Amino acid sequence: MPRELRTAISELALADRILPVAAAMFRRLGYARTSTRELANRLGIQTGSLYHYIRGKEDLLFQICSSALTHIEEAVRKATAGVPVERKLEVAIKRHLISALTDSDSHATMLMELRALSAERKAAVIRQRDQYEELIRTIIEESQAAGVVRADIEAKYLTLSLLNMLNWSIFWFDPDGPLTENELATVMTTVFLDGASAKRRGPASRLE
Amino acid sequence: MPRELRTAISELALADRILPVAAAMFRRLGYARTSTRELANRLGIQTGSLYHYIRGKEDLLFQICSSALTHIEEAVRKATAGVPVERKLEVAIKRHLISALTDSDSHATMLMELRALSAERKAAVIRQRDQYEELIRTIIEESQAAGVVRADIEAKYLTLSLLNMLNWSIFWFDPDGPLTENELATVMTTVFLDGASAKRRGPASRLE
DNA sequence: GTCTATACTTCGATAGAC
DNA sequence: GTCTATCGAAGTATAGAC
Repeated sequence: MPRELRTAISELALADRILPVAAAMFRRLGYARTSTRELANRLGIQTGSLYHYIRGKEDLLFQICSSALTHIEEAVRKATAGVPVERKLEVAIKRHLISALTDSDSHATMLMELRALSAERKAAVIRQRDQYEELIRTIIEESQAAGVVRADIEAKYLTLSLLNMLNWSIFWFDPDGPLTENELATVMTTVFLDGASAKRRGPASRLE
Repeated sequence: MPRELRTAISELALADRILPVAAAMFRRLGYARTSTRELANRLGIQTGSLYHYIRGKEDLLFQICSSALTHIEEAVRKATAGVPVERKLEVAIKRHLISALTDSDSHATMLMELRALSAERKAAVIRQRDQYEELIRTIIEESQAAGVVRADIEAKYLTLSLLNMLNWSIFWFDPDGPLTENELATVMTTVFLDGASAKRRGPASRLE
């Protein structure tokens, strides 16, 4: 989470601080090792008071996972609506990365702590995740049909390879580092679409 | 872990079953939620007996993380030694994927549960991980110097993008699914080197 | 080398006063 | 809406018999 957002949390009402603070702790320590005592402590209240806002610790995890997926799906869907097929995938990649890196505590938690949910809630989050994957896969299939993306690899594996590359970057991207989110998005768009090979490069590089 | 290996574990001596069984549980439940009681149960012994073999639960996590990295580094180093620079990166990608997918419980644990280690042991594993990353980055830098890999993106980011793509596949690759480890390695080599774009494809596709 | 028994800690959640 | 106090469950690890 960027610094401006981080400090802003301390000015929110208690009820609105719970989820982001929990997400930051889940990301850092993991769900299982994050105690409600320590969470309450960071919120400046006692453990008992926390249960005025939530029914159980698992509620927090579920809401974090679910809203992370809701937000990224909505962001990518809106950003790509009406975009011509030649540029749709690029736009989706950039929007995905921006969304995941901006809301990185929630996304990291969703990616790493999903298994801590109860069976039913885990299934619900996995359905959401599959639905988002389908959005990306559909964009790739449209791109293949339009001749923009290679068709000799199944859309399923192109989608998974792409999401691998994008999602894992949450765990090493440094918002205060040398690359902005936009620049990383450009790098990954270039790698995914044009490849790392030096051969057969066209004249219009994405990097210039 | 492939089925042949899975069944073979039950025929090992107790001392040799502890780490693989622990790795499978850590992967499935996470380190924090894996109890020594249940681990002992799966090994067919009592909790107390486990402490004849280990000094503490954390020992298991450390050994799993450390040996996963030792093995993959050795495998990639050996496989790429003496290979001409034009093919070195391809060989490294394939060997990395085969190693990670074969030893997937350990690798998944290393990737997801590292933060559960004590500060000193975590630092030691991170050093090992950085060293392995450096091996891959060096191969990419050599490839750039030889004109095989594009030089307009820093080797650092090419390395991270590649490792993102390769590592995360542990979490969805199905050894009993339609693709073999080798086929997935071919797909990812192609995506990473040639890109997903349909434009400017050369005549010698890796997929034929 | 494996067992039983248990000491000690920490946790999630609740009860009930204010 | 926040507090204090505490219950009951579960965990890691150890002690000591066999």
